Amino acid sequence: MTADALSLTFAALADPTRRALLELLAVRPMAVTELAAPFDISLPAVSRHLKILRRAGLVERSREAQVRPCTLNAAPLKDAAAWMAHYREHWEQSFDRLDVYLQELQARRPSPSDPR
Amino acid sequence: MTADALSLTFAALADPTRRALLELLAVRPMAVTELAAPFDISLPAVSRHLKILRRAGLVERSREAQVRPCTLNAAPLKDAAAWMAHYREHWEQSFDRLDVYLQELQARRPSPSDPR
DNA sequence: AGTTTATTTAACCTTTCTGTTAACTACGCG
DNA sequence: CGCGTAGTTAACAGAAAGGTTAAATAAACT
Repeated sequence: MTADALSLTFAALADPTRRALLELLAVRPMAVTELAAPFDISLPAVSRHLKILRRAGLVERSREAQVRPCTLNAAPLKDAAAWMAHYREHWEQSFDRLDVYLQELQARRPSPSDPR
Repeated sequence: MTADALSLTFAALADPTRRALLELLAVRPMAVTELAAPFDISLPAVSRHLKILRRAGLVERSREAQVRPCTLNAAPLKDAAAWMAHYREHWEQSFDRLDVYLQELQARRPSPSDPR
């Protein structure tokens, strides 16, 4: 609750049901009942997942008659993606990470009692 | 635990301490004690955060004398980034989402009892 | 006004998370 | 061998996650 936006975003994405809900909403806005249909869990459970997605700012709810259509707002994903992009160079070269590491070790070897 | 890789990755990222740990490891591999130093929490707490990062495959531990250096493995971030990239077009146009939505509503209006 | 439809809130349960301190393991060194 | 260093595991506690069913709310429709 006191969590930062990035934590809320990643936490929201850390559940397969919630990711699936976002995928549905990527197609078009949908009512809660409509969103819930493909899942085996109860409606209140879906309602709570949506609450977590709303807490992260990924879903917005409007009101139209008795239906509350949910809309995707992908904006928070932009920040999350930006955070991860920071590591792109790392995952692109992840195969030779170990080599690099071993080289560093050797480079540091000279000092025997190596003060930290 | 039975969770899929993507869920484990996002869950690992959903904590500021763990993200900070990854940022440290992006600089160079480090020992647990060294990693723990900047944080106010106890060493066992850091050890557990590292366990979660390892469970997600983001951190690997090797062994060197009594030290267990931790290494960043950014590979899982690649999959997570790929999942999010799916939404890039959405966040890039997130300002006019509402307009699009309202247009869709109007387009559907013709059918009055609109079978779902 | 009373019913139906859509959705949330309440109350409850179980599991997982996050942190703590204390005890244990593992290795290197004098 | 016994000690110090590095790190994990154990045991415990409180908060949050995720699910359930039952009750409440809100608007639309006779």
